Order: sequence, then structure tokens, then C-alpha cells
Amino acid sequence: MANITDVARVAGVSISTVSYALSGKRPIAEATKTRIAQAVKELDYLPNAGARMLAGARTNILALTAPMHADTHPPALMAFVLSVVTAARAYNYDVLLLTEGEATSGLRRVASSSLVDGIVMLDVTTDDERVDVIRELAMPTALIGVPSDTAELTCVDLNFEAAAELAINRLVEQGHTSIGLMGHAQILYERGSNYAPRFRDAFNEAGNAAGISTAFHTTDATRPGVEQSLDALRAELPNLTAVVLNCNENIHGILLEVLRERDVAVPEQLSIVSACSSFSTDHFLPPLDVIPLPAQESG
Amino acid sequence: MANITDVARVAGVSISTVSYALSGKRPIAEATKTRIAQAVKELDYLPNAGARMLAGARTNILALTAPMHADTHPPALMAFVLSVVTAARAYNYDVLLLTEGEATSGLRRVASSSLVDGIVMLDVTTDDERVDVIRELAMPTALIGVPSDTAELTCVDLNFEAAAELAINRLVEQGHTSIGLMGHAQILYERGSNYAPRFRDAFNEAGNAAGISTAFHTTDATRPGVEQSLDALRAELPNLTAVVLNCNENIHGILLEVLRERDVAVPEQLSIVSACSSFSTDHFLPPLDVIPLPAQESG
DNA sequence: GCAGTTCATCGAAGCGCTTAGACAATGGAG
DNA sequence: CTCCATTGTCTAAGCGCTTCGATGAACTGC
Repeated sequence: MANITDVARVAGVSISTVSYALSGKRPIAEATKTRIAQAVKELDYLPNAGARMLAGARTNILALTAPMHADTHPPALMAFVLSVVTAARAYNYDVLLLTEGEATSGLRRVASSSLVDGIVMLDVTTDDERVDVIRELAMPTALIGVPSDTAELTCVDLNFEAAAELAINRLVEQGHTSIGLMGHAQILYERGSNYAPRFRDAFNEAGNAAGISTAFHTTDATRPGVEQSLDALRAELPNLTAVVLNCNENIHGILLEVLRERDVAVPEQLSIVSACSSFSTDHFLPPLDVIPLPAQESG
Repeated sequence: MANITDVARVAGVSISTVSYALSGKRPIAEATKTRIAQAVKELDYLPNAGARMLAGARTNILALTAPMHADTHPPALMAFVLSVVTAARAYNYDVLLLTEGEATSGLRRVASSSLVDGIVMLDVTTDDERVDVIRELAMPTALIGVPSDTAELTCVDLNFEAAAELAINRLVEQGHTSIGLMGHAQILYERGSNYAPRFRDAFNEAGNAAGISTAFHTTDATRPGVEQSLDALRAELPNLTAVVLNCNENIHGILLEVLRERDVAVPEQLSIVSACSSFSTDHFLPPLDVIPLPAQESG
């Protein structure tokens, strides 16, 4: 493994010149830059990460804390994780993965040992204990999700409020006056995962504002769960003509199947809008109207 | 952020004594150790990661290369990723996540810059280009999966051969003589993901060895795909009384539903054994017989 | 024609740690 | 009572890089 001294020797310059040529932090003659670039290529030189961290006081590593609960939808989490890694790489950052088991202690550890320059926090809940830690750590952090107290925090999230409003408004435009919302599993609303209740509340508000009837039900990602949720919506809204889905992927397929069996034509008798799709919905039959909530942009 | 000099000052010793006390690489008096431990706690000291890498020539970081293809089952990948991270932490290693987009270049980069001490490779295919890279890199690597040429490689994988044999043998013991295998999607066998064909081949061999009839079909994770696969198995084996599943999670639910609709009683008329479960199968009705293939142990 | 800039480069300090080597003190073995 | 091994600690030399300050050289403006 060649080091900067080798490069300097081959290029016939001092190591500081190499460093400045590579970082661009001081002007270096074009000819010199070329010689250095050749030496770098010839030696297959890459700066030593440890030395860089030590001298430069930046690590070019980000910590990603991605909790995986029993009710987490793995494909959605995966989509976020991958999009964060991809985005980080575009800025020449690597990503260190921290798991649920080590959520707060891991953050403390990587921050205090100066292993990372910043933190990306996934699936932030209303009262997330990790938020307390990053406050005391004073390390640059971006949250994907919105905790209850956002003071001094940088939070990024899909705009669930706008999505709910959009879903309602489009359906109202089409003449619907009774719209149901099939939500995630019960536990998500209890645990404080904020995206689920945010969508629900915005959905209800938008319904009120539009002067139509709405109803909401949590939905288990099982056949009986979906049937139960659908029946509950129908019971509450006898004239139900549209359902908005803000739930996990599996529920989509099950619902479509249930409706097919019950001979409910989509969209003639029941309109369906999916507003939760970090994943592709192309393969559903009939194809669903979708409000895309792309993970990449948050990432 | 306190450093080792601070600890040395507070404890009233030299920094090398602190270093030796913490690493245990030289004997240190019990009383001194205690004073140092107190200073560490008082100052909340954690060694600087960069300095450690530079001086110690080890980073305590592992690269995890986890490709995500269109046909990858995210929950399974996630299970492996998490189990690798958890296992690494048990040895005080952190895990850097490398994605598909940067598979070979990323490996070169983190290795050449001495960012990591080793590599864990997920979802290794028969002719995986990443394998060529690690050969030239000469960096400690563990593969989860088995490429065609395993010379000088450390490969770990679930024992699909034994699983297939076990499935066949148990079913034969119960008197079955026509056993079908519902496999993964076609593309997995084509791309060279080795676990799928390995199970298939071992399944056929074990069937031959037991002197019974077997048949195999790839299966799309859609309702029509599952029906088609099932029908194909039945066509090939008119006396089909047992089906082994070596496929992704979604297919399980769909198959059970199809059978319920067709009034095929499980297990009275058709026995089902699931041999692909990195995930929980508890929630299926009826509960399936399972040959568990736990991600944690590979991780 | 000379002070003041800007450009290109170099030398050297220092980031925080590990580790080899040195050395004093202690304790047996002979 | 000496000799040697062991124990406990310290000093100092790096690890490979970044960055500050210094030094010429070439250029500008008056």
C-alpha cells in the first residue's frame, strides 16, 4: 500500500505539495498536478483513512441508526437504508450501520470516539430516546421522521400531511363523499412512529375541511385483518366509495384479492388510492393510483 | 472530548501506562489500573478512532457488501445484514455498508485506504465479480454463499443440501412417494445465486436416492405464478402428496390461500414443508412444518 | 525601480495513539 | 550476596496525513 511519501518521491515534490494538489486547498502548477496525478495512478495510491481522520479531524463516515422493530416493514426500511448509503456516497461519505440493540450506546460510542462526522436517524418516533442522545452529543444529525420536540433539530420526512390532503382532494373532485382510510397495524400508532398518526390526522382534517365523511381503521397485514378493517370502514361509512391506503405493502395485494372475491369492481364500485409506496405498485391488478413517497429523496 | 493525555494526567501516570492498562498488553499494578479506570470514567474517555487506526494498524471496522437486486427478498437480506452487524458488535467491530452500486470499486476503496480490517460478502453468486476483487486484495474475507471456485476462500452458508435431504427423508418416512419442489423465481437460477440451485439439485438427488418421484418448478411471487407452479407440479406428478417450499416468504401465504380455496386440506391431502425460512412462519394457518435456516448463525 | 501581491512550493509541527526499548525495584534461586 | 527474571512504569519513535508559516520567483502598479 503506497503512501503519500511514495507519491511525493515519484512525483519529485514534497508531501505537502501532494496533499495540496489532491485537496485543492492551495494553488498548484498545472504541470505539477499532472505529475502527481500520474504518480497516484502508477502507485494506486489512496490516502490512509486513519491518518486522514487523525490529521484532518473528519472521518468521511456517517452513522446510520436504523431500528428494526417487529412491526417494521423490512422492504421500506431497506429502501431508506440503501437510499441513505447511495446519497452519502455521492458526497464521498461511507455509512456505518448501527442497529436497534445499540441505539443510544452506539451513537455515544461512535460520536465520542470521533468515528463519524454525523448521524442519520431512521424511523424517528415521537419520544425517541436517540434524540436525547444527539442533543447532548452536539453532533451534526439529520432525522428522517419528526419527533415531538424538534427544537434545534434537522428533520426530513415525506410530506404525509400533503399526501393525505392530496388523496382526499382528488377523491372529492371525483365526487366521493365517503372515504375510508386503511392504516398500518395498531402497534405503530401506539409506539409513536409518527408517520402513521400524521397521515391519519391530516386525512381526517382534510375530510372535515372538504365537508365529507371519513373513517379510519388500523389494519393487520393478514387476510382476516384486512377483511376486518374493510368491514369496519363499511360499517362506519355505509356509502363508502373510496379507500385510501396508508399501510404496508402486503396489505395491498390482500385487499385487491378480497375485493375480487367479493366481486367489488375497482375502481367502478370502489376507488383505491395508495399513499405509502416506497415500493413499486406496478404489479397490482388493477394498477392502483399511487401517491409516491420515495425513500430516495429523504435519503 | 478527552484524550489519552488527559487520562494520564488525571491518573498521574504516563500515556503509555494508560494505553497498556487499557489494552492489557503489559502488566500494570492493580492500584494503577484502578486509578486509570476512574480517570477514564470521570472524563468519559473513549480512544480516538482515527488515531487508533493509524497507530494500531487495525480499524475495528468490517465492510459488508450487500447487493440488492430486483429479485432480492428484502426481509431476508435485512435479516442477514442485521445478524452480521450484531455479530460484529459482539467482537467490538463496526460495520460499514457497501451497496450494489459500488460493489467492486467500494471494496477496493475501503481496502486500499485501510478503512476496514475485513470484508463480509452477502449473497455471493456462482461467478461473483466481487470474488475476483477480494482475491487480488488479500484482505480477510468471509463469504456468505458459495462461488464456483472456493480455493483459498472462507465460505459460510446455510446447509441447503442437508436441508433438502432432510425434507425429502422426513417426507419419505411418512410414506410420501411423489414430492414437488416450489422454487424461487426463474431469474435467481439464471443469475447464479447459488443457494437456489443447490437446494434444487440436492432435492432431486435425495429423491433419486430414496427411489421416489420428484419434480421442480420455479415460482413467481404472484398469485398466478403460484397457481402455475402448483399446477405444473401436479401435471408432472399426478400423485403429488407433498410440496417442499424453497422460495420467498410471500409465496407461502399465497399458496396456503390457493389451497384453501381449492379445498385441498393441509396436511391431510397435501403436506407442506417450508425450507427457506429466515423469517418467522408462525402466523401461517395451518402452521407449516419448517426447516429453519437462520440468518444469525451465518452472520 | 521598488514595495506590494500573487503563485508555487517546501519544511515542520502536530493530530492521539501504540509499542519497542530502557530502567528501577523487587524477589527468588544458587 | 550476587545474578537473573519478573513486574511496573516511563520515554520516545513512529503511524500517514493536514495545515500553518516561510521562502522565492514572477508579476503588478505607480
